[in-house]
Amino acid sequence: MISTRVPSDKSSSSTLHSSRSAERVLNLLDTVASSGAISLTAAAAQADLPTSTALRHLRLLTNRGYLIRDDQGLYSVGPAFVRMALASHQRGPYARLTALAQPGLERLVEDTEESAYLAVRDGTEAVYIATAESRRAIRHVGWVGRSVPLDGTAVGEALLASAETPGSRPELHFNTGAIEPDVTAVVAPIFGPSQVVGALSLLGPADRLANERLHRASEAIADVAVDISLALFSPDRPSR
Amino acid sequence: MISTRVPSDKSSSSTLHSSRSAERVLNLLDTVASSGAISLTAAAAQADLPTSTALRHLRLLTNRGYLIRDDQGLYSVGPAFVRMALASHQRGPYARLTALAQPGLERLVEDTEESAYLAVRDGTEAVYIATAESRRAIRHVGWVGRSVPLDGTAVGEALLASAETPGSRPELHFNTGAIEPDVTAVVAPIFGPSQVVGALSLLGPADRLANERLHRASEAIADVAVDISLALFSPDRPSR
DNA sequence: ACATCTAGTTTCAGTTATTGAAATCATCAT
DNA sequence: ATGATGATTTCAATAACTGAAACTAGATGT
Repeated sequence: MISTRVPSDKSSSSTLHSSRSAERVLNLLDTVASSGAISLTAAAAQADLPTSTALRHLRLLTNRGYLIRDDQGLYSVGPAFVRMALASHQRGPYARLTALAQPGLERLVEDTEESAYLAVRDGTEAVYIATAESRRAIRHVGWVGRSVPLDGTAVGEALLASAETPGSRPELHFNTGAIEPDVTAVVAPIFGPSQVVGALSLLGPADRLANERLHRASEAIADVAVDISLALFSPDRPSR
Repeated sequence: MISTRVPSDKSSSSTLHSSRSAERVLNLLDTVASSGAISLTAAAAQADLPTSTALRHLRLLTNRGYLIRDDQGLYSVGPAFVRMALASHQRGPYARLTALAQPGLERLVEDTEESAYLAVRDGTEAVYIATAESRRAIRHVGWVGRSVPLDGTAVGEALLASAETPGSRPELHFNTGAIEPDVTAVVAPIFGPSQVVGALSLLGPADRLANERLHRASEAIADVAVDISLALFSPDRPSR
């Protein structure tokens, strides 16, 4: 099950030694994966490493197939990383949460005609990991894989909320313009056994997500969040 | 563009130092990602590390959000890894190849009524990275993310083939029972600018993928491979 | 042709970071 | 209580790693 503790700081006494080399290679992997394609010098700068050190680590990543380097010298994700990435979408608690949430996301779109996202906590940020898109011509698109700060966002508030009894109605969080102007967010936390494990976020144009439609969307999103929360306790319970 | 060189061996003179620590943390990440959920002892055994060393690296991965550890002590992929994984599906040459190939995969299913896969080379293995599934009741399912040896498989042969002129008809590779009994594979290499960048694999029951249907499938898969190959050179060329 | 700049690559002396065997702790089963 | 197993901590020893500097390669400008 998903349990996100606040990451311990660098001086954690339970990790006496810093694993510096290991940390650096992960930084580089993350830098390349997040950037799409990047040069040695740029990757080294982003990871705050001397180029010779970065080159050594990038060499390892390339030799192992986690990255590839093209004729122009740019690094990108390689087949071994793609393989790992696929595995993470098929196995593990986030894959299960996503699979559980997907029908609910789609139901939200049916009920509200706005785009719905599943978000989880990643350190000091929220990251959107799944979506069902509205079918309207003007719709919210493209935030899967995107991270936003926990601070000052409705989705951040929801992810930082305390967990309630499974099945209980979640307290909703609202915001307009925190991330993009004129976008309204209606967010419901998803309760796990001991903490909030994710959040459902409904995103749409502020002029549409208001008044009666906002009220109806709030009802719908709370319902879906309760269903997912209950399904986390009884995987065989059918969705409502 | 995708360029998979044969990985250099451990004693590569251009990487004088082995980056042992970095390599080990990647091994552990891969082990956990591939297994779904795994204990410290099992992960250490699979990565061939003493438990104290493995624990230190797994601590780093957990602190950074790449892994999480549940109440039972099992490690699984964490939100930061999910975020990276999503990025790799949205950016980079493999994401582009997948996006280019997906309509073709679906067309293959329409034309042949069998399941179609896109495979790429990962070191000494082939990994299936995308699919379109047959809609028949008896169909091939579930190989996305799976790796098979290059040796002795039709998909391996195709991936090891020499690249021809883009637009030229690829030589097809056939096999039955190499990976699973009674499963026939028809595979076409996809040519990139200087080498094979992937392979289309049509998989179905051997008794169905035979004779006239096999012949028709062969025509279809070659057509799609040519289309993808050409599209890699002219991204704006419309699919046929 | 030559000079300059920038990205990339190699070298190796110095020492930091990393290691893992062993001790200890925690939990569970009998 | 005892024993087994997985997990965690400890710390002396040194292997592994580092990055500044030198070098290479390619592109650009004069």
